[in-house]
Amino acid sequence: MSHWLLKSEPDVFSFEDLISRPKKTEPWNGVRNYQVRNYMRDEMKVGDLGFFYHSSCPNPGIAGVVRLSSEAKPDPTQFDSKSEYHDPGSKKEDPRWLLVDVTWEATFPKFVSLDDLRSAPELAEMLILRRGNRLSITPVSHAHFTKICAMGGLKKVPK
DNA sequence: GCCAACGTTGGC
DNA sequence: GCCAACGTTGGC
Repeated sequence: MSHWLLKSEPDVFSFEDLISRPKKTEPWNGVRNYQVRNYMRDEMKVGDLGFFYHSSCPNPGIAGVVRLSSEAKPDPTQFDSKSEYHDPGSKKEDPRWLLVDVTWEATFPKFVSLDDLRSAPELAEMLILRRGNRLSITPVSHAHFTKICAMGGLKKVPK
């Protein structure tokens, strides 16, 4: 099983928004980056775990854990001319952009802030902490996943 | 295929 | 609002 970190701007869609959704599940639409699209297509599997990261906000950091609940499938917003994610160059018979469904798994008793991540020496290699990293989904090692779950106050690491 | 211009991301 | 980083676009 692989582990992931998924960024979302809480003004647009927050961890609390996910919890309030039916079945605590949301289609992760709007990815318009080829590298992230390829992660979804080639590497992300049903049952994989991920962190829900709040970005571009006063207190960036990780709010909790999610689980991937679908395989990659076409993102319908690419065909919706009213959507900000509309891509007129994508064809129905050959969709350019994919999404996966994401389901709430666990809420961290203690929010793990970006400062917390930066201050943990064993997390120094995390992609999210590298300058200029702008991918909205990044892989997370099993060791980092376990460490961050502990920092978040989870008694049991989801698996 | 190169690369300058442009747009977006995201922390501060 | 600033700005560094970097992906994308488009002229050639």
